[in-house]
Amino acid sequence: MTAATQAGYKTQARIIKALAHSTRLFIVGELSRGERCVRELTDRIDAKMPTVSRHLSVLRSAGVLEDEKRGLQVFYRLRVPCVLNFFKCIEALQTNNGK
Amino acid sequence: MTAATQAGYKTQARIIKALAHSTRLFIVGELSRGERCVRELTDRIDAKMPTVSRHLSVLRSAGVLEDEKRGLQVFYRLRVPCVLNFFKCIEALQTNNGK
DNA sequence: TACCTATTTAGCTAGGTCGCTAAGTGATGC
DNA sequence: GCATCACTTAGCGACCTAGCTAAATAGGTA
Repeated sequence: MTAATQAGYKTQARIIKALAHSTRLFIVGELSRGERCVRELTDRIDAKMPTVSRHLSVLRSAGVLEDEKRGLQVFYRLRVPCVLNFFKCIEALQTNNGK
Repeated sequence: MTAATQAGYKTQARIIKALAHSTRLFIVGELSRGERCVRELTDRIDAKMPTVSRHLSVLRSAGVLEDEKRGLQVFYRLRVPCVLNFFKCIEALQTNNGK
């Protein structure tokens, strides 16, 4: 494995890692139905707002989400809808798993 | 979020987490070209065999790989080729990222 | 100005992950 | 049996992550 190849895999891994958390998957699912502000997401998630805010910043810095401040609120939305296709394969894995 | 929904996301997260490492992405890429034994993979990766073996067991227990022992060697192969589609979207993310 | 609301950042602890070396397992050969 | 080869498991230290509370920031209102 060359250094350049390895660097490429590290960048990919960072993006995938951003998706590798149940709360962040929930957020992505929620935003697939339209933009939401932090408060709206927090209301639907069993965690405090600072925790949700941090999850959002992980997804944003990975390039999965983008944010827009309007007045007091910050709205988040999916930047790359294709991440959703992604889940179909994961579901296939789930159902095919013996255990 | 209901308890059942949350459990579903946790299962998904566990599978995605298995892919969220540069070495494991490399392994998946390598196995997309055919089965390999642990030694062959170790030769192509900058890590010791026990480390590679552990990465393989993470992918196997997530259902991404399956293994088969033949003589002294253990061969691994992709169990769900669709994980590869997955990477196209990740690449789109990479190239679209400002930084 | 002061105050309130929405969100982020800082600082902490608990728990998880990654790599290593050393030891264990299991099949093959002498 | 004993040695060897391919691999896995155990145990350790260094590092990272996820949640919390408390404090900081920034916009809106009076």
